[in-house]
Amino acid sequence: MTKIPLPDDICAERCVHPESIARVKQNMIDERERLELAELFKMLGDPTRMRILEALTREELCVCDLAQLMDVSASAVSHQLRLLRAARVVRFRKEGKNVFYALDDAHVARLIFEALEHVREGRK
Amino acid sequence: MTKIPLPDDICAERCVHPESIARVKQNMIDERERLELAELFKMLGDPTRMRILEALTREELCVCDLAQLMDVSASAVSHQLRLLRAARVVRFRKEGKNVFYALDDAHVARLIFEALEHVREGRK
DNA sequence: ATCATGCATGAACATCTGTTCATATGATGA
DNA sequence: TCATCATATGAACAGATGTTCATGCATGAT
Repeated sequence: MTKIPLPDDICAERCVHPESIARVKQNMIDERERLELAELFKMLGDPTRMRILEALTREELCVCDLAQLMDVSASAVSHQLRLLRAARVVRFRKEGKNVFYALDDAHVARLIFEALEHVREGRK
Repeated sequence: MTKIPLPDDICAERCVHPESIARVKQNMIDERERLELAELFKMLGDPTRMRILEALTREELCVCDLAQLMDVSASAVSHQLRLLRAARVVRFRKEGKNVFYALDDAHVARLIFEALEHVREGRK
């Protein structure tokens, strides 16, 4: 609401609510963490990966299972799992020729459920 | 573990854990909801948008404030807000020449906090 | 009415993303 | 050892994505 005089060279740009800006600016998390946050969400933001993760909320599965369950190539699944691994969204366990994947921790499952609630509430 | 005979034409492909696949398949959410889920997460999966949303967890802000706070063009912010609006991640309120944006509901804020916890726990 | 301001939008562009195909690795069993 | 299977990885390609620049469209002040 307040109009800024803007004569001082402190604030070169016109700004509409400088108090709000100052308040928010103080509480911003650091760049590094924000990038990790965005990266995490980006990994959840693809339909193929979401199918994988949704399946993994149920139980541990190997690449082969996932590929068949989703009716896509094992290669495609493996590529996506590599990304999910790198972002620490899933973890894996080798057993013989198989590699079993699972969600990294409870946070990931909770993220999915929380988001699902949001989506479902929106349908009104 | 179980090896499949695979002679019957029921299961043309080789599958490693058919019981798991069957179990998981039954509980899959429908395609439509999954796409919405992925879309929601995708919106959170960009650093610029994450900055916007993080700021909005603190308080309602107008486009102009956001642009200055983040040191990017108002146009860029507006484009992103359009996406966030379309995905019902934020809502807006007009007041004179200003348009104030806020997180759509508590779910969105909770998603961000939950993800932040995951990210922070990972640093060990 | 005219002008400046806050915001929205369209086009254009470079970059990033996800898939496919081909090939490689590593473990198992004959 | 050799063949086979589960998975991983690299290259290459089409399509998606985010920014910038230019422009349009309201609102409010003069």
